[in-house]
Amino acid sequence: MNNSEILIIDDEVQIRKLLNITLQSNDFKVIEAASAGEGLIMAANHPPDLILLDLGLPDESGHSVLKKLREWYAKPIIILSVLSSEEDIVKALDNGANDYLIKPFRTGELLARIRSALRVTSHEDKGPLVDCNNLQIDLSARTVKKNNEIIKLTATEYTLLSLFAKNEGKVLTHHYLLQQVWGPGYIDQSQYLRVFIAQLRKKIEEDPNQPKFIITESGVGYRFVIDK
Amino acid sequence: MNNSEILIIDDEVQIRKLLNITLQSNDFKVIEAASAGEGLIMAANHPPDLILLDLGLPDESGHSVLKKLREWYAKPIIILSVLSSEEDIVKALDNGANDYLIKPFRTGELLARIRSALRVTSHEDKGPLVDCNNLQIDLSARTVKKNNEIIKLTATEYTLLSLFAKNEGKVLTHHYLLQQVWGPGYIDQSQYLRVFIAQLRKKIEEDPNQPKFIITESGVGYRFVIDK
DNA sequence: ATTTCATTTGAAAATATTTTAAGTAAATGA
DNA sequence: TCATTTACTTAAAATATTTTCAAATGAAAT
Repeated sequence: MNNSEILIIDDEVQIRKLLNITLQSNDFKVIEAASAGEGLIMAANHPPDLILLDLGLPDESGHSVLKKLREWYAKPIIILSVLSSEEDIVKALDNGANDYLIKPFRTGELLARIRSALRVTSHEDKGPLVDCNNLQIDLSARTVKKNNEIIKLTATEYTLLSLFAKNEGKVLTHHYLLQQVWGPGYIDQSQYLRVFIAQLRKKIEEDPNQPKFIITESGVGYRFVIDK
Repeated sequence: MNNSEILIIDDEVQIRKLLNITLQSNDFKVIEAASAGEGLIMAANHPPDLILLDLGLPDESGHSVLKKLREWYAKPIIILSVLSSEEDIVKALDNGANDYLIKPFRTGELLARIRSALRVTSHEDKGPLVDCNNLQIDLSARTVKKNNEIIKLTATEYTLLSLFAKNEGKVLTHHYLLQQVWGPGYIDQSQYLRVFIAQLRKKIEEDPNQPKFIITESGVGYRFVIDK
């Protein structure tokens, strides 16, 4: 099973069709955007697990789209482009692209490069078994245990908690959390955050009224601590 | 500055020479191996930050070397090969290669792909900029500790203290502090400053009546000192 | 079509922070 | 030294933020 979601940003219908069929038949979920503007909005409202970006878009340069995405988007971006000059390749890679394929590309190779990119970035999550204190978060198994009982967390709750676990001790601002969990289109929806923090505390804290793990930093954000 | 160490595993002397010069002039440290056996040993004895691996080695198939490396080596491996078949590329990527360049390659592109691979795998933990004297201010985590206990500071208190920390030893005028913390509309509200300085002292000073960290410069402003 | 579960939205109650004000202490300059 | 200015402390009033609860919406699964 795969389930990773891939956003295609490309103005050519035929390419999108081809990619869509190829990817779907390999168990990826696919969403499509036909322009830079559309792509940026879709990425912001529903961040995918990987982005395939064409450099030759009608409304805005692909390099510029790449830069805008990289201001907040940390997952893989693979460039697909007819441009084959070394200059374009180097520029794209240095602007944060993870890979660069020249059109026309071989679909088998594209799939392998997608698998590789997803493997590498998820590999980073695999801090084996990260936290302890009658609370165990296993980022590689995607499980959370309290007193050795597995706790059921929804997708959003887990994303939020894993962000905290990866940044133990640091204050994470509302802005940052909303951007990473919901996407940059939601940076002023602090209410979402409050509701989900409350749910998380209900599930992982001994006494949700006296939280020991998720500490409120009023006016700023939240901080995750594990006292050792 | 760079300092990353790269291991080249390739049997062709000319390629190794070329790579060596290119990489060294880009501030990489380079080590070379001319065969699979040699490469595996060197990698094991002194694990580099990245490996450039040729698939066409005399003593052992590159694919096999790749598999052996991946049993324990987690950092980037980039394949350099004359083999351009999709089969080889897919196989290498699925065996754990991070990237695959077909020889002859463009050096600029190789360098960019090396930078990209290193960027992705290195999760840069910012060195926490700290001040010491049983008082620790971690600007990247946004936390302040006194005697190793985290002190709760409000947003305004923290902004003020971090301003002091960033300007240790300098006298900061009322005017400047008010402008930086509250904004230019508040430059004559020195009362705010007095209240918040008092609160800060209560929280961080051993004896708030004999402040050691935040020193009053009467008529001018305040100065933050840490005696080492 | 129905049920279930997660997410979103809204609004009152509880907390925390900032501002204001008033009394006291300390520093400065003639 | 005294008069004056500047600084400190404290606590209440005013604001702002966070928590909590619950209902509405939406999406997926049967």
